[in-house]
Amino acid sequence: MKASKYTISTLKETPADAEIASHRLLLRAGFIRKLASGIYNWMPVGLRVLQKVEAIVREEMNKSGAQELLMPVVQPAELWQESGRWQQYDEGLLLKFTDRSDRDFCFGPTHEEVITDIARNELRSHRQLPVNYYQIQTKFRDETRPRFGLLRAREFLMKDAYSFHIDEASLDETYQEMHATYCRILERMKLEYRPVLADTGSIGGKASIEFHVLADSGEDRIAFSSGSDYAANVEMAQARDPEKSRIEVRAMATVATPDAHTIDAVSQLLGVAPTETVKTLVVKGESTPLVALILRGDHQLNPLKAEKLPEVAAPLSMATEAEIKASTGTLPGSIGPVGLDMPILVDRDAAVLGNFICGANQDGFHHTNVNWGRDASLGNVYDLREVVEGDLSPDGKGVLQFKRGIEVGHIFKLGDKYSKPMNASVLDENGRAVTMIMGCYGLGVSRLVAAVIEQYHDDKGMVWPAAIAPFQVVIIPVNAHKSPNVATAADKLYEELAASNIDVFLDDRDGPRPGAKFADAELIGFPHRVVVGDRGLESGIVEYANRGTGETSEIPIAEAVQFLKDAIAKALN
RNA sequence: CGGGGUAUAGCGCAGUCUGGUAGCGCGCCUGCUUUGGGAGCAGGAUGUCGGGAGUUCAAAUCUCUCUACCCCGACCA
Repeated sequence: MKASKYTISTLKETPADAEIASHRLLLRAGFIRKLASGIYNWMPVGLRVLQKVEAIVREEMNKSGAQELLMPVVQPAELWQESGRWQQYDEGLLLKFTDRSDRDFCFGPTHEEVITDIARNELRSHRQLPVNYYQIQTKFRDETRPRFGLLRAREFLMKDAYSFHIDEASLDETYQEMHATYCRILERMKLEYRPVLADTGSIGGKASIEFHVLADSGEDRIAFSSGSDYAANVEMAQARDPEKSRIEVRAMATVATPDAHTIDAVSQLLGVAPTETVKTLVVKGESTPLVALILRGDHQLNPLKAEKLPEVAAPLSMATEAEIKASTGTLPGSIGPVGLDMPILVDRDAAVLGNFICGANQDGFHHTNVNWGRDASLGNVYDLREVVEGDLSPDGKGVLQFKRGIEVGHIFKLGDKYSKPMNASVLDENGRAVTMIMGCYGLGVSRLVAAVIEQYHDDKGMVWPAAIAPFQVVIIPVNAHKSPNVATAADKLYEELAASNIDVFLDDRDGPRPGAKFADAELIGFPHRVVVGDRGLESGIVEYANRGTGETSEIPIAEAVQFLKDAIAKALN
């Protein structure tokens, strides 16, 4: 490609609303342009990268045995009503509209409904299973707050795959295969990533693993063990089940704690560490009565964990002051498990405490030396709390540390969540209809482009890994006006590289001076740069520079093609 | 959806308080000079000052209203 016939629309100044590196650089380098909030145009250079990512994803998916198909962006409401998600997403990310006959439609935020419809129509026999269908398709999710450019866009490109199985064992196999496929894709893009245990969210289902690209700008926090491969989204992460220590049980007492309504205030007043206290949170589920959640004083409740308990129906909310007063006779800040008249759910770490301090269910008083069993019945013990850095890993190997990550992929075992309500079944070997079980596997293709930039950039611009660079080589002729040989030599090199099927870009623009071309080349992030100038040409050499390592060297022009072929091949490994 | 903010040339911004000829830098176009790290000089083009309504002799500026966009939070694959 020649710059004189190509739209290079780099910006010297950063658009005001770009906050993170990938967004800033994508705009500055002219890869994308915003059309509306969370909606972007892909400009020619940017599209090249997107398509390279797409190609890698497609290649690895095909290798895994998945079949590519393509489903529509626009989907009829009926399917969503069948699965129940038309109502569930009423105020959410589903963008709905009607056609000229007033029929309801939506833009697909995901395609479980459509693929299940395909499967129930096309798949008849267990002999056809397992199958794994995938597509690379535009999705639209009407995010409440799109931000960070491609990282959280409303319209984005996604690879989504859906597998159908006769039994759990078969699902396991494909699930593992997808796990391995995602690892290969991310490795080919040279990304530092981690598969982490995750919540299944609104897609629903059983097991799920998220693939996170590590980056400080990531919106998710992941916890991982310093001594094993345990890694989980912080919202899901567990610490090791604590062991009960043997202590000498002391006599319970009641102490006045006027005006001390927080753990900090109480522990300061009594001169103890927050770890020797417990806090009592009164919560209610959507349709369940009040329950008390007991945590160690220094721990925070993880509402996602609490919502999954049989005693609490999601969504969970804190009881109001009035409700607490009516039920316990006291106010938040003085509640405790001793003599409390409601179901008590105790976090594992609070359950192993002895001689602890808690509210006395009387305003301005706390109990000390409280012990489970003797003073308060223990109730059901669960893992209720948010993990913190330094917690023991659940496997006991190492401690938990946190990092930030960008979620680029997510694989789920869906079970029959969609196939059952939509009646997708096949005949088994006994001729009986059985509901198929499903897996689904998403990978954010456009988000990956941004994620790569988050990991591969410097103060001058993007630094593309070879596998997805928009072009491999940029040739910059310098002083072509002084010496016609420069243009000729640059052109010849360009033709030779192009003839060898190398993605080469010749910056033959008349206007910009060399400095501007160098700056553009670094901003766009071509892995290899060759400068052809009159000075070097006199002695038959050109200058090579590597964007990634910063190394430069002088090479005889006669050897340039071979040199570049070698350099590119080396970078692609 | 709650709170806050912004909207003036392609991009970054001033001008708004105190109403009176629409500006600056970068970019763009033409010409000359220049040419190894974002050139210099000269000339030039580009604006319904986000939309609508109102007040006024006069509105980018004051009032009302609508819209878009951004930030924090809630939510979210």
